[in-house]
Amino acid sequence: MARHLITSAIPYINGIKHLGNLVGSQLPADLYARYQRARGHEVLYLCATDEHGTPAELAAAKAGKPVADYCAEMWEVQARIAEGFRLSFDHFGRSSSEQNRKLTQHFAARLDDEGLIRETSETQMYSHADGRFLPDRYIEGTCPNCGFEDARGDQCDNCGKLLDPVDLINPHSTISGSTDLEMRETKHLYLRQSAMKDRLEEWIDTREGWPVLTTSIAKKWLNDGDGLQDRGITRDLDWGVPVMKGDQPWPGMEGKVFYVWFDAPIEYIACSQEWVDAGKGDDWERWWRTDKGADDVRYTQFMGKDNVPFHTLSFPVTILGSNEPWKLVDYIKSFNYLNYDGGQFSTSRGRGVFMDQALEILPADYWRWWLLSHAPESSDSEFTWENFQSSVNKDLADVLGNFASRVTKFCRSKFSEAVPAGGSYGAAEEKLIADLTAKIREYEGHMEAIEVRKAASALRAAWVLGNEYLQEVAPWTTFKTDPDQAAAQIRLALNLIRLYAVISAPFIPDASAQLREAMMSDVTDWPEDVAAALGVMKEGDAFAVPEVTFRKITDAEREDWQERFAGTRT
RNA sequence: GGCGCGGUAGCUCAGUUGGUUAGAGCGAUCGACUCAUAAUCGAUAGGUCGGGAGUUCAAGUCUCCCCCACGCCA
Repeated sequence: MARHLITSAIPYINGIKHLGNLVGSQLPADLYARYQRARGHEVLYLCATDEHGTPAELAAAKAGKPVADYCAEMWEVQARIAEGFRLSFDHFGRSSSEQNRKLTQHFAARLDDEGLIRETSETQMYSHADGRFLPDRYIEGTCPNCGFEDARGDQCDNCGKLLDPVDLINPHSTISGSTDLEMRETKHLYLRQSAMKDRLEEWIDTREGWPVLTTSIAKKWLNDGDGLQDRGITRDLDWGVPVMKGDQPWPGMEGKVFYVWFDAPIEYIACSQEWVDAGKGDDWERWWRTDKGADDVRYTQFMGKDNVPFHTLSFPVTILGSNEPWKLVDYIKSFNYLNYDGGQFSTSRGRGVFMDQALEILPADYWRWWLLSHAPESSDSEFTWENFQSSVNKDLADVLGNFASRVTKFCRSKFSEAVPAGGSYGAAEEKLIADLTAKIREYEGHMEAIEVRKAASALRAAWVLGNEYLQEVAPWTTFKTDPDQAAAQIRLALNLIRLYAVISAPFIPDASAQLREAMMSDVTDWPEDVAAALGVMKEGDAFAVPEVTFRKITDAEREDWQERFAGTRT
């Protein structure tokens, strides 16, 4: 039995994510976790909310709530939606946890001891009215280059010129509107990533079978321009992990917090401690400490391409640089972007389907199937309502759902709601078993390799085999001359439904459970031996005709949704 | 402007280290079946593999140039 540690990129606390975010990390990670569990392996699948930083503070202020309250509420919201999509986290943690605070401070101390932290003094815009330093993009003023009045402190949106906040004419805070700003000196800590460049590069170079997307992004950051840059890991904010050196004060860093991108990945580890503290597990170190049993763990991370630099470079610097025996990631599965109907999903314009809205219009399985079978693995992919409608209707309703329906209804009408006895298996049945075995082995291969689209395609092909078989042996015809033979054929077909329920569960857990319950079977063992798996339901075993497993999406619905989620165009 | 990922049938995509008539699903057309969610099964049509040049006995697959889309950075 292998042990799989699986994490999906932790979503930012600010707001509800769209389907592109979902398919880029949590959903494929869930698929993989469910599959590995189904194969009998030990799995720890973790995810959490990423809660620190300015955007969270501003969102909380906008909602008129203390930031801690705001985060607690949004965590509830995200946790509920994740549940709605059947994301099977072993624990859904929070980067603002006590565990993460301590661990982040611990890593900072270790890195400092290893000489990987340097202190830098710099000047930054301070707003008296807001009582805080302002990140460049929260300062606006008139562009000195083109005269555009709403230029941001980092770049002018009109002429594209890169700016420094001090260059702006009449600068003001976008938070309060105040013009009472001044440049102040402030100190920050930098993580000396540059010192680890060679070590990182060697590590990346020796990874085998990683997605091209993952390695190419990592290599680009390693060698672009002047090479890997040091990264500031502190901020002048209130909301975050206070800068401490372990449990000791860090002179000169009073009132500062660690930058969100330093503490967020550490939450992967802290989350396992939360998991233990929540009473769900009893030993987190055997997953994370190679000196305490984590040597045989295979650790896989899932993320969208925008997160790749942090997972291939920054976090490994933290892990390797600590010089402690922490488990390093074994495989990084990255995804491209999912576009929406000819453009990008847009949170600000309300363009595209968001996770909560998706669940309001259709059950999770419909979305899971489409998203996973169209996962943006090799390049950006696109969601269109036409494609969604045809995939769902054809794959789920016609090929799988209707199969269960035609078999169970035929049996009920010609025999009874129990597995019929009589007849025997011949060449057609042997061929089906051979074909199905080959197809399931192919499916397993794709799942092991985390080739999501190919796995979906193999699974669908397995469903098709059932329809082909029925068409060939035609029990409705056989029944007229040889009812016993028809019984044998239907007995096999009923078993197929149960088998499909088991192998489809990673993709469509609810429908799989429904089908399996209709077959009145609680056997979920993976079909290592397909012939044996097709004999689980015995002669005389009762079953029920399932409710419509997947309904079809009508043209009217499609048009309605298309209109509804188009957003406000500019 | 630099870099990155792509550009393969109407649509969504596969195509291993270059090697016989370039594949799948959907859609289309025709046929079979009639148990079933007007479902299923089979067959057929459809591509000068973005464009051009080159290397090679042989290139979707390697090299160079160009065009297009997306993204990142400056």
